[in-house]
Amino acid sequence: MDTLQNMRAFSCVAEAGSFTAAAVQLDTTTANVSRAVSNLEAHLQTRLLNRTTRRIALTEAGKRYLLRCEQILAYVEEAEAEASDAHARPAGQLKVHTMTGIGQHFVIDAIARYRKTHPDVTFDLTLANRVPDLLDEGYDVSIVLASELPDSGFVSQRLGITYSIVCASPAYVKANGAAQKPSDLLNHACLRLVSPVIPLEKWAFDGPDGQETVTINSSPFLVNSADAMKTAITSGMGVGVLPVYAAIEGLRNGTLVRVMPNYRSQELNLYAIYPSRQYLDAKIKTWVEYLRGSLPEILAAHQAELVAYELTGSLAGVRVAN
Amino acid sequence: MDTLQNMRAFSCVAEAGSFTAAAVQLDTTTANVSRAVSNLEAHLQTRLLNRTTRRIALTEAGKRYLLRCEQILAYVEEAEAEASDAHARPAGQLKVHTMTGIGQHFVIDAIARYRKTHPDVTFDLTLANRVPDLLDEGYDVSIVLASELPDSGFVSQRLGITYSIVCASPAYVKANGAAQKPSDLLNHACLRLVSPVIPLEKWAFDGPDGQETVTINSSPFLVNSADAMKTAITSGMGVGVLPVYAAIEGLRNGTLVRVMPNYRSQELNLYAIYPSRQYLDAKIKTWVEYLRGSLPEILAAHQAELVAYELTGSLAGVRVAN
DNA sequence: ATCTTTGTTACGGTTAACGAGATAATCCCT
DNA sequence: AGGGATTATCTCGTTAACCGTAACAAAGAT
Repeated sequence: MDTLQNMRAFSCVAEAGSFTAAAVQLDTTTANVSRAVSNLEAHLQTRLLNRTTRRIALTEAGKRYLLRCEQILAYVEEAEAEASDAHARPAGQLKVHTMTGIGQHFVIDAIARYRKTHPDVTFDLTLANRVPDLLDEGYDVSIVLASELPDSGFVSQRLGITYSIVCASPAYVKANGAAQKPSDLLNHACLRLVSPVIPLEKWAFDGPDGQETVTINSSPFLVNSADAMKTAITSGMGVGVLPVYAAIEGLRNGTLVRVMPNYRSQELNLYAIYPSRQYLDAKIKTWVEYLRGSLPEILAAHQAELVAYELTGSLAGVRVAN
Repeated sequence: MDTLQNMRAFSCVAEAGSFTAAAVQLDTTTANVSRAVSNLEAHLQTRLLNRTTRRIALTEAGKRYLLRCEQILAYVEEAEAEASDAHARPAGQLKVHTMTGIGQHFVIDAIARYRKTHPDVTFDLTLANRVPDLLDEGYDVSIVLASELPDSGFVSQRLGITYSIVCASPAYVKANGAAQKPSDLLNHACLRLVSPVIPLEKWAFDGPDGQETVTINSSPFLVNSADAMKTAITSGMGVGVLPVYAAIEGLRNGTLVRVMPNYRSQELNLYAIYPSRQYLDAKIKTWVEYLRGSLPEILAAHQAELVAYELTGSLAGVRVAN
């Protein structure tokens, strides 16, 4: 028995003052309306309407119940409107997780731009270098860098491709020379980036002769942040692998130089991960759509700038959008 | 789709943290609970729960909707409790109509006694000498005096039998003599009681020779209240027909005398009329039951007192209960 | 790696919901 | 006062929805 439906019928009868009028209003038959009220009365074991075939009158219990019904129906409508709204209009808080480097360099800017078109969406951004449990930690969206698509049951959208390059400080290169190929790195002080998505000891490169791997056994320095790594490299501690986005600024202003320019790390994919595709919240949907629309371009611009740097020996004249 | 049932399921799942646990709690199958939540989500076009096979987590929309659901379910429960209560526990206002004479002499006392056992019932009593439209005027119960059961669609319960007798003042009898049979009345000043339940001009009597009718063509006095009629008779204006309950006090204290003691008016039935027998309000049910339990006895006592008066020539020694 | 637990989906049988027509009862109009 | 019209309810046959069983898929736990 659909109590809400019966309540609607009862309320409509009380308002219209007639079963037939209520039936017309509800686009159903009088039999139906009659049954609805009868069911309600049977369920409550209470007479709600005194009726002859010609007129109806609410009982005292009916009057009271009617008030409650109307309130309840209004609440239900309100709740449904609000819930449906979540699907239609982007609003509310968006809990986003992202890996620290990406977060610093792309996500915060992206949030700022996204909020210009969707000011009703607020953000709770968490930067952490791990792949989170979306359900346990309550994230709506996670932005992760990974070599391949994670096989969790969640929905993944690829936001673009990036890679890392080997860098050192000009002073380090001057003092220790520049490696020309991966195996040369064994003779250098290799600073290692600790990250869940790239192997710590095995460094894989794509070079002119295909993929080459070198195993780094020892390191004077380990750190889990790409920006900290950049600072470490800049200070001349050794050579290190840096994501393009973390290296580009240093290359621009000359505090970093790229070594082994023919080699780059294996490509990494940037993914947005979220729990479900069904009945997706508007804020999640629009946010992921925005990322898909803006991030690939920005990543590509960085890479284009890097290529231009390789060609011209300097970054002068090439400006990045954003 | 029973939205309330789905809400209960959803609420239960959210509370229990598992579909299976909710199914146990609701005494149904997991499949059912799963469908309930799915239906809700489909209806709202909004994801309420993010779920893997192992864990579930509310979405933001789900959290908000859950709060609403719990509130709504509480309201529904409250409304149902209140409405069902009307059937179980006598309380609230009882709107009663009664004919004036009966009301004065029996109903007010009955209300006072009834309320000793049901103090939560309040009364709205209307005295009027007409058969009301229960629906239009919103009466719960009407107490009417009629020669035969009214054929309206309402429920009638007989509360007892009464009749009227012909009375005059001792002074009037001394001056004008006492009528011995109905036809004698034509030579007397006949005071007439205007009432919807007894004919105005045709007075019907049950006497030793069966029913006799006399037509009263003119009258010095018409009034619509039995008590006013009693006062008129007492003051010696003429002879009149008085209901037993209105006459007894006068007979007791000697301000009235009965004429034609072998004749009485046609018996009149006292009825309680109320709109419905189905899912009757507790206050209506108990009230009518109380009337049925107490009124016949009181009416019979009056009549017994009257018979005793006829036999002994006085009312001394016979006391009426109440 | 296998087993257990858990949520979802598919299927089939039962149930109830629905609409049309019949019925009874009341009101309005003549 | 009586007949027509309106109105709520009842009945019945059809249909669609619901429910439980069971197979399936996925995620922890051992």
